[in-house]
Amino acid sequence: MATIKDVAAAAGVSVATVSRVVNNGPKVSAKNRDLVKKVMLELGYRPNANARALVTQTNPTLGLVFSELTDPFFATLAGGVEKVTRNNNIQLLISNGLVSAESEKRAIETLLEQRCQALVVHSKALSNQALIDYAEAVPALVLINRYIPEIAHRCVWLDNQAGGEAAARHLLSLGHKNIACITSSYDIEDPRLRLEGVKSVLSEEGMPLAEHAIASSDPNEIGGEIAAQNLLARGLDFTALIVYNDSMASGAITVLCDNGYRVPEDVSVIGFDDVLLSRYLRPKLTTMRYPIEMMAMEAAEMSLALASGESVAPIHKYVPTLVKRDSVSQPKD
Amino acid sequence: MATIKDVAAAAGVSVATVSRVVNNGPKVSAKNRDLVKKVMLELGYRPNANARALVTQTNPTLGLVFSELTDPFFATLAGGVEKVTRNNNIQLLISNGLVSAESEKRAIETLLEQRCQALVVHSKALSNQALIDYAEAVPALVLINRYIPEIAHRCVWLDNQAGGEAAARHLLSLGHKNIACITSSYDIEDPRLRLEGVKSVLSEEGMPLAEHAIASSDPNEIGGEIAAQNLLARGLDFTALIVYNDSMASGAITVLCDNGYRVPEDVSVIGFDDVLLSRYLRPKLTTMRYPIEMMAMEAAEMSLALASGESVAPIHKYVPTLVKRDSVSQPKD
DNA sequence: TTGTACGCGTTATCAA
DNA sequence: TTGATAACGCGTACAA
Repeated sequence: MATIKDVAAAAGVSVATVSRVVNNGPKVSAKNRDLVKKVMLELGYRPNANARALVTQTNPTLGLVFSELTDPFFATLAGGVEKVTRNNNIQLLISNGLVSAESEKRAIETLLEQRCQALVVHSKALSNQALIDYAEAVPALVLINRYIPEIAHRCVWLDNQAGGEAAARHLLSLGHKNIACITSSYDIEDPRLRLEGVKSVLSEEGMPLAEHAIASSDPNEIGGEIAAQNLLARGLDFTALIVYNDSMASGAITVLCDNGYRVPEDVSVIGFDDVLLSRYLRPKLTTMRYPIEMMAMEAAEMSLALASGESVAPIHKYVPTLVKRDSVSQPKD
Repeated sequence: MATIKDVAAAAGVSVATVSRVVNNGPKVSAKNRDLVKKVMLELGYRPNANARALVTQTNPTLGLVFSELTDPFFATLAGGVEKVTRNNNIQLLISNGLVSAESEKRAIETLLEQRCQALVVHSKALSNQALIDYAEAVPALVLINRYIPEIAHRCVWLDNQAGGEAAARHLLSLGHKNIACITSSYDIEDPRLRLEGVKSVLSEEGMPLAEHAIASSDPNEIGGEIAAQNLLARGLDFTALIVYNDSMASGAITVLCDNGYRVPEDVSVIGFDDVLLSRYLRPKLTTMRYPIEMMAMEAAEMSLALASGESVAPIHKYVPTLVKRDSVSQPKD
């Protein structure tokens, strides 16, 4: 591949002149500018980003670490980040953290070796302390979908507990008195907090959530089916179901319908996340909206701001909002 | 950030020794190896990938150009590519082509500037000729989801026409005689070829598809709704519907149900692509499977092989297969 | 307005 | 087994 020297030689000028043309430098004659541009085209010259990054000591690249690419969130999150990088003429580099702490660590390390100027990390597996250490070592590192008090200003997160509370309040306001829950069996914070929110509201209202009204399984459609079957098998009598996420809600609805329950006439179902899926389900799913794209954009912008030495706001908390669709109604009686 | 020189100085050895330790070089005493490793850890040293790429003249990176990140395909395709890059210890760099030829071009150019050793391109907007030119200039460039005869060996593509044919044959074999079609209004090859496949089979069987039995709209759920409404408004009498993709099929099913038609009892519906969605719909969607993840993996592997000078097979064609679920049955009478 | 020359961090070659 | 040192491609003082 042609280098700047080749272009200079072919055009009969110095590399400095070519460099000035490439970077729209100020002082170069119109004649030489045209000549150099012509030669660049002929030779198919493309500046070497690596050499450039080396000499300028900065790489116009934002690295994104994502815990699992198969997550339906990923596309939406990546899309949000990409909007920001495109507007800023920044490259987007993506590393997959899979599920393990070890590979999340490797993903971050390789991005660091690239000398990305900005870094957005969606970590599920790494410990708080490990992330705190990274945040201290890397000024432009921003965490998304995770809250660590010690580095709160570097976190863009969702108030999961408030989401759980809002879901419970919505059902209570419609008159539901028998509420069951389906949660994720994964040992991470999100399901705990969402459930905690539900529990606290129900307790406040004098109808605490019984442990046997809670079923847990994997956070996907199959898991939702299994959990719903377990609830039904317990002979539970509920008019409303709060589910950890939309995928599980989809599975739960299938099982409910298969067992002769109509949604929402017999059982109201409320999901969480508002992924694309929720609009395709029948009935359309009422759910708590997780504004992931907006959050991703903020995270990317924050990271870029930090990279250029600006300071950022201390708090970047988002609150889930209720999206009313067709899977929730008043209880029959 | 600490450089190799810093490490060398702190350890009291030469940069060459440090370099050997970093790259697991053969000839370095155990004593020095341990010492250097210790110092690297203390200083938080990370090799600079840019400098390395510069001197080795190769960047262990695969670039992926995708036409639109919001496409439900993107996550699956990216996941496939990522599996391959991870197995090969290669970085994944992603650029968004949006929809325009201009920005697809820019996306490719920036990836080329990074000196990616491999390149997988999903282009919808660029002309055949532009892609042929790129393919000639860049030996490791592979096209996915597009077929250009002149560079067939660089293309990983789906036989859309065969898919249309298979869908039509399936319905015919069940006894359907009144078949309607919903297609995409986008001016690209895929919808044309899929429809062509359907038409050719129906013609062969002596029941050519009438133009007024075809409705077109945007290739998403709303477009599916609109197209289905138009078909119904024409007072058409059909027992089966072949739809361009699963999203449109979802919209079409909604409209059919809203108008009192049962799926599949009154109208059978067959989709295309087998995206995640199709398993969540009720009834579960019968569809033509587009093995995008497998194709993405092959494209990535091909690109890597080309990058290391290996030759690849001349043909990389995939054929859609029928996935029988619950949205298709025999006609009533 | 143009050109020369140095340095960015690393690998690799050659001597020691 | 080690260490000097010359590239790699580019940007940029500094000199002309």
